[in-house]
Amino acid sequence: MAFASSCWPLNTWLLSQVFFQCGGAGDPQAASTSCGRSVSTCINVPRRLGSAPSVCPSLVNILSPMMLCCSRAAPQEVDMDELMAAMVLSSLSCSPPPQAPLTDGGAIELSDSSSSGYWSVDPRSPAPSSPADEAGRGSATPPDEGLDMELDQVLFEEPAPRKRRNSLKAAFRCLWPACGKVLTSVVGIKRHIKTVHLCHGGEHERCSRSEEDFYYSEINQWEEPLCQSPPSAPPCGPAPSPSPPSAPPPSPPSPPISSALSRSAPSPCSSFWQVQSEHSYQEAAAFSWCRQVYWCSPAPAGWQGATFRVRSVSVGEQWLQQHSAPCRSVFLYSVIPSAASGGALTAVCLIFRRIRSEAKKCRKVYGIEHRELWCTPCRWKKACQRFLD
DNA sequence: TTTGCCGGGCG
DNA sequence: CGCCCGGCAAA
Repeated sequence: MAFASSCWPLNTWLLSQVFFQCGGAGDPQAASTSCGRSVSTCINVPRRLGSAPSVCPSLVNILSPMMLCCSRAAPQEVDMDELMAAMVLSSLSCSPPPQAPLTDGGAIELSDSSSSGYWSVDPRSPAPSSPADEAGRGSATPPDEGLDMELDQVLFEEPAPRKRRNSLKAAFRCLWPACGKVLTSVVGIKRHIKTVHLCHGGEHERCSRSEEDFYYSEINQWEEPLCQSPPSAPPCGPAPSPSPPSAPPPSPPSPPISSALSRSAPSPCSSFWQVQSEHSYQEAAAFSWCRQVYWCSPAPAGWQGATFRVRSVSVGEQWLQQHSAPCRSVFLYSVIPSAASGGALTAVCLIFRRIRSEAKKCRKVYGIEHRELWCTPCRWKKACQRFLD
């Protein structure tokens, strides 16, 4: 299980790397111009990632030919279908969203020190610090001396190699909801997370050694925030916390979100599940299943544009049938960096259709002649809310 | 063929 | 929004 849970963020990260290195889904020119990045033929894999046994072998198998493809073909020739398939297959083959607490064993090995190795987004992330801030923060900064920064911006962090360039000044941001504390040392951020969020008053039995690794993210203090929180977006739900609500995530409009999050979110921000309910009567059921791991960007005009593709994936549907509860109509977004959009996010959106329920519904129970006895959604030919399976 | 319900239209 | 229904897919 630890293996599976560790694969989840890594797979997403790997795929995002493939997308990015291949020029994303958009204009390959932009990959080297607007973003200032060159399209390389290799994938920067964090050292630990590259050598960790937690990298899903099947994913590597899938990605390898794709990488080769990227290296010899024009970016636009990359078969996005394969990417999509790989995305799904990777999650199927080795990394369902972990149900077990992330404190289990090897999962922690992913990001012990300086670099998390996968994407992380915090809607309340602070803006890049000003030069004055930089100056005021020395290398001798005590671990717990954090920076309180404005919390309404989102910083999108690129998965950087563990070895940072010298010009970068690394900092570490707490991804705990409504926290956003920024510390300049790994030890400090870990201690902050552990003491403030995880081991609240010692009541938390799961105060494991490395769980805090999932709650912080390395940042470059000069970098620009690349995505913004959506206008009405619930706050980033990075908390893959098996913990009781000692530090309850703030302000998601509906409490079930946070509880669901704390149960099963695979990683702070590696990928996320976003339920979109068309009707209000669906939302409760939707959230009962959905784990909204993070929100990164408003569904912008680009959602519908050419920078990503929307398709249904039957294999993913099968996975959902095996792993999910009643409400199974979801959008799975995976956010990747898009060179074509100047480094802004690109999203892969996988749409799964709600599978058929086993339970008898109003129509069957009451019969079509007693339609007035049906629940409202049944009458409207929507998903039955009375006889949930 | 029946059933469940998504997607979309209408007021 | 509330309501309805065409149409699709699974049973």
